[in-house]
Amino acid sequence: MEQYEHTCMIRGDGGRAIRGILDRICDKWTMLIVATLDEGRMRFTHLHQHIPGISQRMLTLTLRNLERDGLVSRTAYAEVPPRVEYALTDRGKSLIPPALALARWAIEHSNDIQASRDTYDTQDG
Amino acid sequence: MEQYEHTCMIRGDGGRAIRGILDRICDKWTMLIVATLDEGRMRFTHLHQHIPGISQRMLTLTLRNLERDGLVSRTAYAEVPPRVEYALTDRGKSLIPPALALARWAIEHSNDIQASRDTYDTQDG
DNA sequence: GAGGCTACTTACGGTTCGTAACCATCGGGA
DNA sequence: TCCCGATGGTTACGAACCGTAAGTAGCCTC
Repeated sequence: MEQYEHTCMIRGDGGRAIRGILDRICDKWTMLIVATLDEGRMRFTHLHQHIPGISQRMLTLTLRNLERDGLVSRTAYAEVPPRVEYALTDRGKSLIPPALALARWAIEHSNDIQASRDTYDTQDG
Repeated sequence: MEQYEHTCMIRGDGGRAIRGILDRICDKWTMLIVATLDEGRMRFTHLHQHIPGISQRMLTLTLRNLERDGLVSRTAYAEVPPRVEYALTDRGKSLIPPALALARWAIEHSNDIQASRDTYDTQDG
């Protein structure tokens, strides 16, 4: 129970604060953007090309949220054509180890999970 | 780039497999359910009471997905009133360390992130 | 025989997401 | 002069997802 107090129910707000953070961190694209930016500062188009499946819209929205949370910095250069660079802040970099831990878990268990899904889906539906 | 290959772009499917796993793990409730079940096997109602804010509907749906992925086992007893117990499988337990790492990060940075959000929101909107 | 316990399921309205198209700016070429 | 392309978005719209609240099934108690 003690560990759990530190992960979910912390400090009597019913875990609302923590859930607010986890909801943002654990959405569809945040992890991938953070992991990609770990390589260094990057332009919008470069991010778009390197994160398979993301749309411009979701890239924009997720980057804005990351900027709002102080995890990513946005630098716009007054050039033509425009240039905007994104980079992890120190706080953003501190997210990398736990994010990678989770990603590694996903990779390690990806085959087994897929197999479980297939079994589950073919049983009856 | 090498680390990234192992987190996002792995094995030429454009990262689709990994994203499929991460999308499921990183949804709104999965982490909290897994963290809660770390305490031991639990009944539906107990889970419902201990995860602040979750609805019966989302608890049912998320548990079903966890079962499908082989992370949670479901045991129904033919009693009246009905009794259904959920527990982490070994695979589910293996998710605990990375999940806790992420939760700890969220807790450590929760205040700073909230402050950043407030600043961002009051700047102009 | 009305109501409660448990574990769901369903209906429905609102939010979020994905796709695709559009926009603004400026330089360069015809 | 006019159109094109590059870049970094924004907008429109239909589909998918989520939360709220109510309903369901079986048996027990009052």
